Amino acid sequence: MQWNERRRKILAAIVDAYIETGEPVGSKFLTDKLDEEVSSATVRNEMAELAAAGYLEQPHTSAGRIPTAPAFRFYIDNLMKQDSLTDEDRENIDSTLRRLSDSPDRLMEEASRILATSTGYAAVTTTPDQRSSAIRRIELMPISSHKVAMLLVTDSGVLRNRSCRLQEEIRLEELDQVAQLIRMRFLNVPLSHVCLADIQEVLDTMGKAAERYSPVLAAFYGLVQESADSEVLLTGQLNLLQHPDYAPERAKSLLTFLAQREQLADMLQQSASSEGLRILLGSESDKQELGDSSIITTQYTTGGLARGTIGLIGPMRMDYASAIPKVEYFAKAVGRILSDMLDEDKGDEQS
Amino acid sequence: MQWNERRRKILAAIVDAYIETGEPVGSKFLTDKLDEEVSSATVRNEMAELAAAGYLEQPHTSAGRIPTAPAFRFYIDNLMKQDSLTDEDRENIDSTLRRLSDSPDRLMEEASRILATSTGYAAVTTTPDQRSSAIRRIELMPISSHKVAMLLVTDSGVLRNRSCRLQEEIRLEELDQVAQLIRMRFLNVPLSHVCLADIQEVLDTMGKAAERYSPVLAAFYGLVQESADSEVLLTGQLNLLQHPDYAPERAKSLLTFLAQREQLADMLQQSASSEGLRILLGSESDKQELGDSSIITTQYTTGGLARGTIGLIGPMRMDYASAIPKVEYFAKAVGRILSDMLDEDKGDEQS
DNA sequence: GATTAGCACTCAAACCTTCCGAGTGCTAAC
DNA sequence: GTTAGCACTCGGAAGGTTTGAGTGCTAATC
Repeated sequence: MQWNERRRKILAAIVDAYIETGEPVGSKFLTDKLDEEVSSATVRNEMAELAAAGYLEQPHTSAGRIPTAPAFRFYIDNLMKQDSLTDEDRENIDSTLRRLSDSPDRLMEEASRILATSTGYAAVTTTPDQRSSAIRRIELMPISSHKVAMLLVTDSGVLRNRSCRLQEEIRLEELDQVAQLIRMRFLNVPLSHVCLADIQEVLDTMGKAAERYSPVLAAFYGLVQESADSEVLLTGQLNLLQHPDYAPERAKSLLTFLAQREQLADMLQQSASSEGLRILLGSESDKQELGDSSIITTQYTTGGLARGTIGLIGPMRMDYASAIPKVEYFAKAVGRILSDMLDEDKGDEQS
Repeated sequence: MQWNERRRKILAAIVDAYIETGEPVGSKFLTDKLDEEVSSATVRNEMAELAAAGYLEQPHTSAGRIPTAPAFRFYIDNLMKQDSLTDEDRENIDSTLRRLSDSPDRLMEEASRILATSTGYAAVTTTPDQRSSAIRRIELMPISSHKVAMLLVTDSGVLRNRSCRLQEEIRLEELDQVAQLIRMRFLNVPLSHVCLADIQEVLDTMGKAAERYSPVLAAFYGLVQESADSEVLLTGQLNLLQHPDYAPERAKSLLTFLAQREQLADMLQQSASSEGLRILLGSESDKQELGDSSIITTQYTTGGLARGTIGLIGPMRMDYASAIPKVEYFAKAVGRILSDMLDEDKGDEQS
């Protein structure tokens, strides 16, 4: 099948209309909609071609046509005209995010929430990937005779704490020594480079105290892992219930699927591999549950390094024209704010 | 209307059947179900009485009867025979919870999750109320030239951290001094007793450094508030979608309602005021959205003090006989485990 | 007085049938 | 290549009928 101008216009009009109404689109409606003056019969002929090429399908003989996944793909890649955000929109997003951005985690949470409510779909974000940030500070403190609190600070300004309990009573000098050993080995080491073998190594150098203080090292390892993992955050799932596309059963299966964070993390992982905006049409993926859904994702970066994902999940007929620019702008804004946070820290760095 | 034995049995049978099937219950079905040999006509007469007294209602003339909220209330208070948990059940719950209980927050999260999946309803919990725990330790550490990390430890073993940023460069001696001042004023003070006036007081004693270090005190105050507030946790909302009682619309409005944590917190607050198990039938409350739902809550306590809430949310016709003992046992188990944690800490207390 | 058999009555839900019209595919003419 | 025209299809709405579960009432029975 050849793509001439008219054919493109017709497909664009069909997809636009279907996105708006969710109803099959008929030839009569299209003749009205198109600027070119053609009869419905001509349109029908074109539609027959498009259908033959797999871009349209009929729910039943006497109904209009519904765009298929390939049609959406073609629409997104070639036909769609993206809305552009007004300066006011940008302003709003910027100031709101900046107001709420006291920590990276908090920032992502808010960004996710706002993106979800402003689009009416569900938003996914991951917190910035911390695997390449280095350990800036490690503190051990006794908080009772057997209990130790640990505080970990990374050079991206993330703080995490954890406590652990020793079998025997803590001796202060020993604890200091342990802290010193851990620092010697791990200070300025990227989180992703901390592995169990290293931990074992440190334990080995500790001699007879090793056994007593192994819970501390276990806690340290746990804390590092926890800090390194980027968390997947999902907000606005309930927005999806608003969309008529999600009949009770579909909604249930989609929500259940989304509730399994590992699955979601997997998918985002895939998306993270490629640069820039990515749109996954559910029916193109192998996940049954994503059937009629679609996922827009993009990366946000802090100072050049790819750092995290931000995206939207909605019905396949979601309003790409307005959703895409929003996702893109949020990614930009979040990246900018995180970079600023980081720069602030960098500027403060002690020499 | 008088309550004789037969009438009670009939109402019990109706509620039982309705809980099981969700369908209106007819006289014929009941005659089969009852051990007493009576004709359907007799049962009908009884049902007419019950209906007149407001315990039953008919969806339409030619249908069976549905128990009303007062009927459920009466059933719960007088008719129901609670299931009892097997030793195996208890064993399972105990060991699973104990295995996962490294912190109070984590424990409550897991308890909530397990309660939800084991009942098929949604579970709500609050983390233990920390308002009466005292501040055991406050640490301030510089993490860059302008940034301070703060760690707060309470005597119930909760750790929280936060960082803040100063306008000017940190001077170590000053920071130590600030830490000392905060400790002097707030160490061993219950979280609920820390108020803005106290903070102001400390600032006043700081003289010219006050302005520079006010972010630290603000962070401290924020951290105390954050630690004091018990968090509301909701799990298994999606379980509710399984229940046929929640037709699309109902489900949407209920889930939306539950997503507003403040509302939920409010309701649990109410429940927390009374001792022991409490069952709120949605239609008895003023919240529209709870219409056909029902909430079972109870308190868990750690060492005598009421400390938090654990509960279940489900359709009004939920399986009280099995749900109630579960909620009660979870509350007991959680209380026990938390007490143990606390005792461990207490035993470790440094003199 | 309580219980019961019997029966007329009610009404939602299931099932048909019919009708309508949106939309198609095809053909023949332009 | 385009279009007018027309027969055809088929889902869905509208209306009618049937079915049967379940009731309420009455009169007979215990």
